[in-house]
Order: sequence, then C-alpha cells, then structure tokens
Amino acid sequence: MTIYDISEKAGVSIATVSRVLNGAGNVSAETRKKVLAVIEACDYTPNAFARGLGLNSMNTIGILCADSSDLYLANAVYHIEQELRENNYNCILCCTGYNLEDKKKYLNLLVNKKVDSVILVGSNFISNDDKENDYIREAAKEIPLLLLNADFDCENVYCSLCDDFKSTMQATSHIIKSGVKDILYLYNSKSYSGLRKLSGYQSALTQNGIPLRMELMQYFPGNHADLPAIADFLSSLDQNIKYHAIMAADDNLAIGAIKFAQKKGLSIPDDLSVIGYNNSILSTCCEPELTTVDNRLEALCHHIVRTLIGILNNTEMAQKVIFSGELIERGTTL
Amino acid sequence: MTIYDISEKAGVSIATVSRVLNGAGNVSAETRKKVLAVIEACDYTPNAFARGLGLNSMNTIGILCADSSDLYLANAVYHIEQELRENNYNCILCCTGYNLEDKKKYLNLLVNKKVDSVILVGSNFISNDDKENDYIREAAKEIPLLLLNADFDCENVYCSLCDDFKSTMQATSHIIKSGVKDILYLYNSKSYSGLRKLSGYQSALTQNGIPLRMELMQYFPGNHADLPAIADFLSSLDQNIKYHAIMAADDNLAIGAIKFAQKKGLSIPDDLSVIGYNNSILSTCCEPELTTVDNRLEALCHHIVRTLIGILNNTEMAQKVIFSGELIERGTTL
DNA sequence: GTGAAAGCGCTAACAG
DNA sequence: CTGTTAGCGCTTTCAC
Repeated sequence: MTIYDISEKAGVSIATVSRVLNGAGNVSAETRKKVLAVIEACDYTPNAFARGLGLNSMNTIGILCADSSDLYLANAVYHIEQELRENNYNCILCCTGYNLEDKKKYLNLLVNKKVDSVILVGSNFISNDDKENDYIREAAKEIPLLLLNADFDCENVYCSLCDDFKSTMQATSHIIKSGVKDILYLYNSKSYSGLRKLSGYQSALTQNGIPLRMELMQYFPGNHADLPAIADFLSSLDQNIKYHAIMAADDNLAIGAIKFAQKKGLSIPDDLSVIGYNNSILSTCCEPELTTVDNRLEALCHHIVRTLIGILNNTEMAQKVIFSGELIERGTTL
Repeated sequence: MTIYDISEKAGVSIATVSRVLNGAGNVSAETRKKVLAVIEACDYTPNAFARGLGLNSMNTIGILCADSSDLYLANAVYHIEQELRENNYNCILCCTGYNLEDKKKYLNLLVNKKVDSVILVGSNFISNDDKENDYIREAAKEIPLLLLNADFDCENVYCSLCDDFKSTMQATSHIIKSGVKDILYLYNSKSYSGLRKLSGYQSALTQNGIPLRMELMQYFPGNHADLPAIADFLSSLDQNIKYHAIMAADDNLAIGAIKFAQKKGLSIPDDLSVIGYNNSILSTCCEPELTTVDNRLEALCHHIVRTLIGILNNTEMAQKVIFSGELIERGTTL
C-alpha cells in the first residue's frame, strides 16, 4: 500500500494525499475528508524510509553512552528517551564502552546512520588530552552534538552539566562542619567530571585549613559495579591511613565503603561518616540510608532535550547550562 | 557526495561503485582499487535512507521495554544492544510504561518505523487476559517478534525465557530444607512470569506438606524502586502474621525485606531468611549479601539475539527456549 | 485547490 | 566484468 494506491482510490493525485498526510493547509475540507477516509479504510501508513530519503531525516536521535547498564547512565538514558519520544523523536541507543577507538567508531556509525543529532551521555566522552576530542569536533561539523555531564567548547556542541566541583566541595565541607577532618576521598574515574569532583574535595579541605594528604585520595581501579571489590579495596589499604569519613565519587563506591565498615564492625556514622554521589537507588538500599549528592539528573535530561528540540527547530539555544547539585542528608553523616 | 560523484571521479558507472561498496565479487581487482581510492579520498559513505528505501531495511531492531531504568530491564537492554551491535544491527529503544494503550501505540510506532524486528523485554507485554494480546498477534504479521521472559504461542513470535516456576520452587524448597516452614512470599507483579513464580512458591510448600496460607502471600502495590516503601509495607502488616523467611519475587523486594529486618532489629539469617530474584547489583549491596536466583539473563539475551539473526537470515529457529535458573547462595539464608 | 513531474541516492535486473 | 535503467515511495516546486 503506497501513496499511489491511496491517490487512486481517492481519485486525487499523490500530491494531494501527501498534503493531507502532512497537514498542509491548502486542501479543501471535502477532499481532505475523502482522502482521510481512504487512508483509514486501508490502514495506510507512509513508508518511513521514503520519507527519510525525501526529508533527509527520520526523526531519530542517537544516544551514545559507555554502558547503559550502569545505574546512573541507565537513568539518564531512560529520561532522555522518554522526553524525546514525547517530542516525536526516537532513539538509537549505542553503548561504546570506555575505549576511545570504540567511541569514535560508534559516533561515526550514528552520524552515518543519519540521525538528526546525538546525545553523548556521561563525562567520559571528553578526554583531558584535547587531541583525543577531535572526533567530537569532526562529528559536530555534521550534526549538533549534546553532552550530558561534560564541558566542552565547540561550535555546534551543547552541554548540560552539574557543577560537580561545587557539589563535592559542599558535601566535603558538610563533613568538616560536623567535626571530622580526616576524610578519605574515594574515586574511580579520572574523567573531566571525576577530576572536578576531586578538586572540590581538595578545595574544601584547603579552605578549612586542612592539609591535603595524598594517601587520603584513593583511586579504586576496579569496576564500581563490583561492590564487594570496593569493600575489599578499602580493607587492603595501609592500616596506618587513619580516617573517620569517606567522601565517595559515586553511590556505588559509597556502598562499598559501607560494606567495608560493616565487615570491620565500624558504626556508621559515629565511627565513620560516608557521603555518596548521584542519589541513585543504592543510596536507599542500606541502613542507615546514604547521605548523597543529587546531581539533578532529571533536570539535566529535561534541559538537554529542550535544547535539542530548539536546535532542530532552528532556534538559538544556550551552548552551556550548569546546574547545581544538592546534598541529600540521610543517615550516614552526623 | 553521492554514488554519482564517486562514479564520475573514478570513471566508472554507479553500478560498479555500488558493487564495490557491497563487496560483490564481480569487479576486477584494478577497478575495485581505483574506486576504493576515490571513496577513501572523498571520505564517502552511502546515504543510509536511500539504502533503506531500496533494501527495505536499515538494519535496526526495536527494543520495547516498560522501563529501561529498572535494574533488570536495563541489564537486558544492555546485553541485547551489545550483541545486536556486534551483528551489525542498531537498536531503537522505546519505553512504554505499564499501560496497555501505550504498549500498543509504541509497538505500532516501531513497526511503522520499519524496524526489521522488535524484541519485547519483560514479561509484562503478555496479559493473562488473552484478548489484550491481540496487538502482539497483529504486529507479528508484519515482522518477527521476540519475547524475553514471556511465553506466548503465535506464528512469527519467538520466546526465550527462564523457568521461573521451577526456580522459585527450588529456592523455596531450599528454605524449607533449612528448617523454616513459615515463609512469606512477597511479590509486586501479576504478570505471567509473576504468577508463575507464585505458583512455584505454592508448589514447594504443597510438596513439603505445608498448608498454604493466604496471609503469607503478600502483594506489594507500590513501586519496587522505592526501597523504603517496601520496608514500610512489611512493617505495616498485621503483627499476627508470623514468619521466619521471606521469598521475594525480585531483589528490590528482598532488599526492602532486609531493611525491614534491620529496622526491627531482626538478625539475618538467624531470625529471618531472605531470598531474592535476579541476581542484580542489589544482591551484593548488603551485609550479609543476598541469596538470590540468577535467572540467566545474559544467556537469555544471547540466545534471543542468535535467534533473531537466524530468522533474519531465513534460517528455521526454535520458537521457544526455556532456561533454568540457578540459586546463588550467599549470606541471607541458613 | 489540485496535478504533473522532477528529484532524493541507492540497489538490482538486464544487456552487452 | 561493466554499464544502463527502472524502480523504491515520498516531498515539493511549478503550473494551471
């Protein structure tokens, strides 16, 4: 069933059918009604590929993320897909892993699939080594790129991010104000965002006149989905490193810290304060529940989709928007 | 840059360019080399829409799921996308929520977008009221449909599922063997799969000569992502309902149960045994870690993609494959 | 308000 | 082994 069949049955030209299909104004009410009746009767839907070829768009947006099974990224993908769908766009999901070559490959693939735009979810698409960001610049020459939780200045790329520096600084300060000064910083990512968080931690200490100590900044080299491994990592640390609080770069790490404390018989928050980051489902799985930073994921996703829709409608849009995180106080802090 | 430009620059016809592009054999090595050089030099990639129109396929598969932020579904989507991508297919993700009209609407949308097939992830797409499954039958007339974790007999639909009845029965029996007979069953879904699990629980009791008690089968009406609400639900139960074990239909519910026990000061597993289902990240977030049923998600996903690839290559494939779950014993059982 | 016809860029059947 | 040509099904410009 094609537009030709419909035009024939309705006794009009294909141009007219096309007009009613696309809601063009210049069709008489009578003709429109007649055509609509035939379309209805035949249960006709236009061929999406032919439409795509003509319009050079199939209303699809690529979503690139390292790992859609990651709690945080899965949530982001969920919110983005939802809001895009409400705006009549569909999403092609593509998970890249953390390898640069694969990121390049799949970003290219999406561009070649002729998506209208791609949203890169997560800070790990921007490297601190700027040469490694050329693939982003190249792709941005073809279609608009939107970055969630990354900061990158480039024509045709738009960023929505949370001020991770400030949030981490505030969270760390919150611990300090409670009277604890020896705070371990536990992190798992050296992405731009990961490093910003680390700076926030350092800044909070410095501002409060607490000297920085390298041994209190610990990088967990494993997979943060492996919660027991995080606990084991903490257990394996030099016993001479003393601390009474852990500021974690994400909730997974924080849960690992809590497991460690439980195994060691430490009482939370009396012996050990813990703060996480992301306000994910993990922050409520434990007792006491986890104090964590809500980095406004939903707002970020909402904003990024609004920006995208604006761009696709040729409206001028802000290239960068920065949200502020919020500390959610629960039971793991004093 | 089109195939015409390339053919012109290479001094051959567009047919020849098309041949080298598609790896057809009948091109002389010399011509192929020449064309390839031009393609390379121009950084040319064929227009995906035009290709789609000609071949009636763009190598995309629809993934329909209720909620891709759900731990379990997110994992399924992740594995499916990954394996599909390795087979040169891309995924259009579409989350429907749990409302029947929306499921219909988005399944139709995917069919109209001309995906090659759609994978329906999660048992909630099949209703116990068979009339409500007609939308599946309709869609299956157009393209092959693959169901993950659902059981449905219909031409052109293929199912991969885990035997939830057996797994739940075995898990429940495991508790009984440890000497506990008063077991609360906690569930949150009345989907086909949800009901199969409940039957498994009942069957285990019956086989062991334990009478069924309605008050020990509790349906949690809230959202299972709201962990504290699950704990509150258990707290709100009639105090006269006595039990020393909880068999939960998923890990979320089990974690809620553990939170409840911790609040109430019950020791796990001595005062209360708990078993979850899915072997998700939540099963390792607590201390002791959760005994749970691994329902072979990765194997299911692998199999469903293999089946799909087979179908698309016109190979005859089994319409239904049933995997067996496996009890992962950790710390919440005796 | 409506129709004719020219693309959009590719694949594949057919001819040579 | 290579080229010509007819679609694929739609949108859109230009006449009328």
